[in-house]
Amino acid sequence: MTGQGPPARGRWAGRLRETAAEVFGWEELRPEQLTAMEWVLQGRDCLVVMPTGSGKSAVYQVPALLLSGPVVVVSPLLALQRDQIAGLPGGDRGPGAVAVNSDLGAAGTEEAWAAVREGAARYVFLSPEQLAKDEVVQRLTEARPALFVVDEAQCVSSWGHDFRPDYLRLAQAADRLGRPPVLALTATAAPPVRQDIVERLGMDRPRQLVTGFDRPGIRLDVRRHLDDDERRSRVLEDAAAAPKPGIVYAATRKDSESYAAELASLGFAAGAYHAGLRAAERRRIHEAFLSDDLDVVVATSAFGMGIDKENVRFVLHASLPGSLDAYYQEIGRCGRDGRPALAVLHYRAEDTGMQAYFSSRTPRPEAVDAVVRAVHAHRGAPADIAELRRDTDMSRARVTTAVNLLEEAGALVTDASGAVRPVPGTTPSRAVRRAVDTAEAHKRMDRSRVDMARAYAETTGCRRRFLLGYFGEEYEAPCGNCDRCDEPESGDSGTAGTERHPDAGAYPPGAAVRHGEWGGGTVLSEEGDRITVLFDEVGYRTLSLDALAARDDLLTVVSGPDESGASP
DNA sequence: CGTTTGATCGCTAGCGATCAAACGGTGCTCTAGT
Repeated sequence: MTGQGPPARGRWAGRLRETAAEVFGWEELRPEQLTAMEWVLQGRDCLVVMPTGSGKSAVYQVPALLLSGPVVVVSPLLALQRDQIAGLPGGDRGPGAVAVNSDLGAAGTEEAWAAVREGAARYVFLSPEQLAKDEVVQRLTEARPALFVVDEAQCVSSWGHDFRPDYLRLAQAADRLGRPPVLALTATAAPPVRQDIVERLGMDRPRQLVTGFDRPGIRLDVRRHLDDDERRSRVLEDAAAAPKPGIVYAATRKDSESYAAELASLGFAAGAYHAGLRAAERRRIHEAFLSDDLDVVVATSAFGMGIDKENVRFVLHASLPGSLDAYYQEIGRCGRDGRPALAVLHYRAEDTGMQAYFSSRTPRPEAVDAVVRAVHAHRGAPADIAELRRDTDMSRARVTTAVNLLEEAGALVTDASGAVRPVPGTTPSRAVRRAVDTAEAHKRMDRSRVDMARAYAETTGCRRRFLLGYFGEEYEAPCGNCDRCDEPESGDSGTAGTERHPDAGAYPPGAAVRHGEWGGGTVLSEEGDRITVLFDEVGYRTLSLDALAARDDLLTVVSGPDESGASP
């Protein structure tokens, strides 16, 4: 799909296979694993999009043993870091690994760095927040890392803009480490997310390996409700009727508890899971689910990353998710054993309200103003985030968010020491305006993602075709495994999207287009009589081919799908 | 943006009606007080 051609088998293939067998006990490597590993050893930046359970981690684990320095692995959750280390072959012959994080005491930290310094630790696991610390960067630089891995790389795009701003400072961290090759790994990333990851990590002409997204065993259903009480009872009915075990995703902590309590009163082993629970309780639910002691976990979006469980039979959403990126990631947790599984989305039109509220809230202009003025007050001397924090008396996260926005808006640059200074010729007030515009653009993009989630819920065509189109995969509907495909001919045109509109093909997916009002964009998919376009400035929009035919100057094709943008 | 919560109102003097305000999700890390 990304035009790689037949995978070349270079001089590394033999050694990779040997290492995989001897150290990890893997007798075979899949062709795509081997291809990505070879790219890594060739020193190329790589983006690998592979489903969970397909051996994505092997792509760095095996090459690590053939490289000359330690491998830095950025991982979003401490629990995930522990799992990754536990999954490495142990014992004295196994490659060493350390996780550097706030769990370690002072002595533990020193011990970990000693292992890195002496070459005993081949893998160093870190959160992005650790890489924001000078001391950590210093110590890593001395160890001369040979590879910089970003695991769960979709977090760069989904969390970097607001929730965990240090994700947007990984490019600067990689620069300071001497720019080792960067390997970004993720299971779910639509094309614009991939592009965001590549840009945000400052990857250089990355090789991209994207395996297919389709999960034909997952049945896709959507149920719309007008009334909230009706929704609640239908969610419970569906959860009760579906084969177990399964996951119910709720929008709020409170809902996760109330649904869990109601399922429990119906006699099911059900537990609630959200970030407001104590760590011990979260661990208990997580472990009970993994060991099949729970029928249902009712959770907020806190539940799931790192859940590698084969026999989950259903994932039910009690309300509209914030994006199809999140939705596909969440439903991807069922049916991993390849047996039939069920993904049902229950929603009300009103659900978009809360998701819109969750869309990255723009920082207060006064906060951005305070940060940019503090930077200017250093009179050309670089200021680091800790100093700016003292200068402004704001939290680290807020300062970092403001710095990220100002940098994206072209008002600040980061130097080799990780500190920032103004771009010559910029003024604080103009910088604030541009940073605020940048934040508004992120918000528009996030809200258009909510619109896409709703468009999926309301599509009259094949659900699978819609979802895969969103992830950049053409699919010949009907799939025969979604509620739209089941629907008997409803009288409307284009049931399951099989009939062709006269203008079908005029705007092929991948084509660069320009809209009179919304500016430049890329065609993502064509479904029946409409197309979906991702505009650079305003986000996702769905346009009707009839409306476009009526005004043929409204949307023009600038270049075809293969003429631009493709990575070499 | 929609729903829930809390305060105040009014006459039914304990409870319903009304309106404004608050709330809603993801995690790491450091620090202060047991």
